[in-house]
Amino acid sequence: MHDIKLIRDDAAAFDAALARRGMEPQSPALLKLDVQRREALGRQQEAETERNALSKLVGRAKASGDEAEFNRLRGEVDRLKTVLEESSEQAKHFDEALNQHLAALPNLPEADVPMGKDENDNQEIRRWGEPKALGFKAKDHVDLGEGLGQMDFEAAAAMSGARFVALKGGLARLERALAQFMLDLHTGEHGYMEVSPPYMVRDEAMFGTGQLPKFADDLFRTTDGRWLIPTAEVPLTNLARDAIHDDAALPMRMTAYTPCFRAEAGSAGRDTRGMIRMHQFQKVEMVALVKPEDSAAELDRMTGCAEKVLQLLELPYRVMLLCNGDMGFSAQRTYDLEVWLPSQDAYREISSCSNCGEFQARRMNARFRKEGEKKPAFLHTLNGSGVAVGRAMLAVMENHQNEDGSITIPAVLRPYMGGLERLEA
RNA sequence: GGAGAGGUGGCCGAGUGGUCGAAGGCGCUCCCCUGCUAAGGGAGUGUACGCCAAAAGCGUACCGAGGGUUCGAAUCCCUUCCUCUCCGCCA
Repeated sequence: MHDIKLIRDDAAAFDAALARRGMEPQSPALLKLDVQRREALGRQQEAETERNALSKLVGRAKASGDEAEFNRLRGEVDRLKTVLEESSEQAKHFDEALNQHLAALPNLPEADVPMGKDENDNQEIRRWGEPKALGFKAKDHVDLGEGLGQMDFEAAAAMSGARFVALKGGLARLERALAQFMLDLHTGEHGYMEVSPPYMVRDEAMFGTGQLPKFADDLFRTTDGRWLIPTAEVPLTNLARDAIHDDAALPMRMTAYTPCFRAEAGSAGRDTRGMIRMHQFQKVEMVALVKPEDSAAELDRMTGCAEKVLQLLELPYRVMLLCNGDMGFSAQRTYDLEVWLPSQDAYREISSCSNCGEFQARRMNARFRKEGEKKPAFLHTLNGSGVAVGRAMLAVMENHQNEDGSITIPAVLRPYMGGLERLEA
């Protein structure tokens, strides 16, 4: 959510930044609404001032028992009513129109975010690890999982439809092991506090993080009007809503292991095979609330925390700086981690770490008070996958597969697997 | 799900139609006093928006949220959210 005052101050800069999102200039329409709103508000407040003054006189007349004066004043206030009603209705109308317009505008990309249309224009920042030469033709995780008898798409589809899977035995445990490992890493080494949040939230929460009002189609809705979270970013970030935080409490780092539910409305036909794109998947998420001056460094730190997961799992990956065209609605800067998938001979997204600046904080009114300063300021929010558990599992399967279809379990996961070193049929 | 009670400023807590942004207390800030500490005295202490180049200042709104009645609402009415108690149900 953008600050109309900043747009007022420098409309050209705002439009220029929006152009980097591929958008037409919005400031003319916004500023027009802003002027209309303020004019109406001025009229309303003037009328209210007058009404308040007169009402006091009415009260006095009544108290002193002056019936004639009482009735005369009453009539006068009565006449104000029309003006009041009209102007306040207009003020409300323009205010809502302005907010609606503002709420639909995405965050502005930082100045050095590369320009581009889609993921092909993202900029590679660095690589870690070498894709292993397997010496045989890599199987994909579906063949591996079904070969183990531990990954059942058919049974899941029968009860739930496409884009669901049932894991059994060793793979079910591997998923749990991955989650445990990631949580232990982030809470133990990276200073994140573990949170177990709600998986269903209200409209306001979805608005706060930016899923609403524009992206309802990507979400599942319950019959009583709540939404299933598409990521723990939503409940974790909303923990800060409607509050003024003590600046000593910042940075606040939180992590959660949750299911994520996505309607995948726009991705029909994409990634239909396997576990890459599911309606329901597990993810360990990181969220950080920081002071504005710390958010840039925090993004690097958070990205590093996600990288650490892949390094310890011995999974080759690369870090991409997303171009403007591939960035999410609320982000001002995003790094994606892409993990190597031998079966696809390609790197695929496994984590996405974003600095949202004060964009979300404004939407949910999450502020902090600086030591010694009177006025509360909006804090900055960041979120990142640390990492997607389902995709991590298939990356482990594919990268650590053996020719016989068994899977070598990375050393770091073995304590979580009862010491097991291999998954075998 | 049924029956009842509530939601007031950082906290506690008064206030059932007028001069209430809201008594009182606690906390906090500043000042005074006091040979340490403690006690005591005084002043101040919300947020948002608008007007203003800005500060000062002025205005408006805010007593969970939204709507209504009224010349005037923290106070009356409706809706809604949340909390608590009892009963029922339940992992």
